[in-house]
Amino acid sequence: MRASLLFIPTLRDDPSEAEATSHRLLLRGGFIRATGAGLYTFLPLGWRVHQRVVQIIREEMDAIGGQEMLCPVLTPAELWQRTGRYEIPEVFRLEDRAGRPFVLPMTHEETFTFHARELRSYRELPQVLYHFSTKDRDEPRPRGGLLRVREFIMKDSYSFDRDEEGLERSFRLHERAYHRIFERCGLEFRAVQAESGMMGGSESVDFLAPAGAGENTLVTCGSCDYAADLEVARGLPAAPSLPELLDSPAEVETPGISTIEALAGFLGIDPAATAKAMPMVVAGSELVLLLVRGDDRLDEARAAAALGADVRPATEDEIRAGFGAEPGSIGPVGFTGPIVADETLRRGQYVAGANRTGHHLRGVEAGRDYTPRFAELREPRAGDTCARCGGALRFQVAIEIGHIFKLGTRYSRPLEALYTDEDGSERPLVMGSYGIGPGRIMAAAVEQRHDDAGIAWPPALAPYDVHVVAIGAAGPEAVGVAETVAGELERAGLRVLFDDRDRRPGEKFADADLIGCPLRVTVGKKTLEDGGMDVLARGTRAEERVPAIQAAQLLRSMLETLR
RNA sequence: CGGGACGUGGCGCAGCCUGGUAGCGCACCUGCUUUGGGAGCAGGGGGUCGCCGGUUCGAAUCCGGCCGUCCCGACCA
Repeated sequence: MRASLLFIPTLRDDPSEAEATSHRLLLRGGFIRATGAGLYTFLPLGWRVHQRVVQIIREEMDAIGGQEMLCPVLTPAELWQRTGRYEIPEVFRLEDRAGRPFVLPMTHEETFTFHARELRSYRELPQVLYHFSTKDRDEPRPRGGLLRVREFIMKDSYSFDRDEEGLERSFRLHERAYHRIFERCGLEFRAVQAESGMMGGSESVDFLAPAGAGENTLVTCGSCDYAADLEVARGLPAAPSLPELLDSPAEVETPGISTIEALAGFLGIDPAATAKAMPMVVAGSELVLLLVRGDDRLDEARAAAALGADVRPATEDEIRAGFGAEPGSIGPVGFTGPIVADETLRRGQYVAGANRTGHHLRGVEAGRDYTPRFAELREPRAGDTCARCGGALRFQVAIEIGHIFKLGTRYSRPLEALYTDEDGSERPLVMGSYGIGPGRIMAAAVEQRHDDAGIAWPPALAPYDVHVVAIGAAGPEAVGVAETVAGELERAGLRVLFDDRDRRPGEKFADADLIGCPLRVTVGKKTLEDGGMDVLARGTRAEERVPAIQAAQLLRSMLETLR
């Protein structure tokens, strides 16, 4: 395709709104443009990449027996009211002119389950149905370009089985298909156990791609194959250096000291030898004391899980009323409400607030001086070791590029998607749901494959295989030769972007670097002399002079080796 | 939703504090010269200064409200 005829609006400067690398480069390369917060148009180049991702996904879905179809975006609210998802804050709701409520879905469980009601017999199972369709989410905060958006295209598939065993098979089929998809896309990624979030269901596997920007944290072990999302990761904290044991807590005066850092500094001890008191309010009224080690951070999600209810930090007034001391001096000893302590505090003695303003207690021991319930409350962090093998844990920012769920009968029951089993009994379909965002795959690819000059697309995703640059100054002959070369490559089945624009070489090279096609072919004065062309591999920046004869074959084999 | 920042030609920004009728670089158009890594010269076009209201003889500039965008957090397949 001739660049002179294409809409490829590259930018010389970084747009000020873009922070994340993928956001910056996709904007600059003319792949995407924003129309509003979290709303992106895919320009021709970006759409080509998106389509390539889509095609890879399609092939792998079809390979496991998936059947592509298409559901509407506009969805009667009734379906969502039946499953209870109508109340989720992120759901976009709207009405038609008659006031009938509709939903713009974030996923299509309800709609697919609605159709699955036509599956009446165990003989028709299992089934895997999928589509590529627009999802909308009223995100509280879109961010990072394609990383978190309010509208995007997702491949979501749904499996329908007789029972848990069938679901397990469908689930593993998807898991393997997802591995193949991400491998084909040239991404570095890990599959990890994860939270199920608003989807509900029992088991879920998250696919995380380490990147320079992202909203998840991938925790991996340097010694074994342990990998998890930070939200559910387990880490063993380094042991603190604890002071001598005391027979009973001893009060020390700590005037004006209200932070762990100050306390540790004042007493000359390891912050890890203190217990941090986090007063929280559960279910709107009950005051609960959560305790973590002084150097740890409370993970509110884990706290909520441990308490079985949402929590919020107590206000200063609530703290004074409940503990009889100022925040900063409170602790477990003498507190009459429920106490939940992190597992790290099970053994040993720690310094804790005395519930008397300006005082702390040394040698506070769980079980002896107060009676807590123990739970995992701390957030794993750098320095932790692997709970499985003791190896060092690594923490990487990552993008969630796919997520698969075992839903069970979460949707089939309320929507009455029932089938008749062999014994004549009616049972709800056992379901799984499986999502992939092609836009996030694009973002992850750019995050993982770029340099200062621009994108270096994995060959499987590049908008074109070869970017042919004609050096116009070399005269009409060079442009003619370049055109011939481009034509031959195209006839040989390669995707070719032919830069025939009347621009200076520097601009053309800069654009080629930005756009990031795997191979660049330059035809100019130098190459005219020996009838060859210069071929540059975008990823490695290695350039070589190649004879024009059989160029197509040569480039093709180069592409193969690049993958 | 809490905290912070920003909104001035297509892009990046200055001007605002200390009111006086809008400027720079890049991009764009025309011509000439140039051309293997974002050229030079000459000429030219393009801006309701986010919106509404207020103060003032006069507002991009001061005041109030609103809207939008980005970043951190909360939240989140």
